[in-house]
Amino acid sequence: MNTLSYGLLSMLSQASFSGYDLMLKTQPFWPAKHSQIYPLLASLEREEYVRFEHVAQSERPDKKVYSLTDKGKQALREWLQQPAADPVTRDELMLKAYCLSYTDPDGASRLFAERLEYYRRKLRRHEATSCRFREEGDFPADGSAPPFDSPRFGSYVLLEKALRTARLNIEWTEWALALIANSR
Amino acid sequence: MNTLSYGLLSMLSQASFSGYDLMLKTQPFWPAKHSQIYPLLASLEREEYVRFEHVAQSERPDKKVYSLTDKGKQALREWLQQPAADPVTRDELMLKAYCLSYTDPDGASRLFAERLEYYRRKLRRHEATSCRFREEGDFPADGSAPPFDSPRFGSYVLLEKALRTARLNIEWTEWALALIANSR
DNA sequence: GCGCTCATGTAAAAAGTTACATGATTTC
DNA sequence: GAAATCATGTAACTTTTTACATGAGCGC
Repeated sequence: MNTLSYGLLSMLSQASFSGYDLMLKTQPFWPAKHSQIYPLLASLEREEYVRFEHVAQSERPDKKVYSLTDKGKQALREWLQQPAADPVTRDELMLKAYCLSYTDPDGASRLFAERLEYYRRKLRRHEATSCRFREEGDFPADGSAPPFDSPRFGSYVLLEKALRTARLNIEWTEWALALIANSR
Repeated sequence: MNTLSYGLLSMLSQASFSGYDLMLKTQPFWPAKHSQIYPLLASLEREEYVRFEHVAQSERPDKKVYSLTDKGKQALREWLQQPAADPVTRDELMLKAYCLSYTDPDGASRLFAERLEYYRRKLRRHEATSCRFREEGDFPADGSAPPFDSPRFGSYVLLEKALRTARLNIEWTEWALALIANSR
């Protein structure tokens, strides 16, 4: 049982999902490719943390929809008692920043401008998710937080973090681009 | 040549460092253990991207101090022309948030309070680094940015990001703790 | 005395990515 | 006609972590 395995169980605590759904859902905080998730789900099923149902679809390939077993729910409760490991970030742009003086202001601007677009795309996606949650009744329509004991409380808190982080990253990148432009 | 290898070259563009120094320096944006860095440095040396000098120390073990070769500098310039890969963050606490309703407000508070301490320690460390840079003349004493063509420009921009991010994370965690406390 | 920092390395295991494999439907 | 999305899986490879290995000096 590694962190990603627990992460899959954690997402299944909200609703049932296919492996493909889980692959999409893990991206923001624990990115994983489908080739890592499918074997993990198979082993979680063998160990009886999850079970699945075959769901036949017309116009789409059939899928396996996974849900938590009682053993899976118990494993989640025990995992929550343990302190969370420190977060890890790996960012190539930050490594490039250490040798930024090896390029010129134009080259540096290009790097940061690409990153700015990435952060803006992220913000737009998070804002769309936020709207969708409110429209679908997962979050209260007035913008307030769902109650703590609702299964959506965690999503609300996470989405708020994602929104704040995306906005900060946009501001920081714009600030850095202005500094670079001033030197031209 | 993988990303970490370029990252090591990038850090060596600022000054000469031992493998141990580089291991410490990579932590904020590309964490790596010494067991990953030492073999990488050996192969960078074999391929003539870096060279090293044995430095004997009294009261400390001897060390190998690495510096860039011309080939290493050229590799950095070419790497800077390529766009930077998207950043990756993996955070166990965010995975735990998805099943937060499997614990009680006390359990949730404990998780977030531990994380708050982590973010506060980070902020204190970044603030200390900022002071140190100003005292040692790497950054202007008045708090302004070093010029773009100075080798410290990148460090200044990175440190600013680290400071802003740490402050945002502290605010978000305090906000989440208040939400949890309200439900008690 | 015990654990921490500095300092370097190797070996084995785990985690994660890329490539191989298939196939229908939809959108440009 | 080409590319993207949905959908699942395996094999090979790379990257990263953990464990093994050594050793001096420092602070509590």
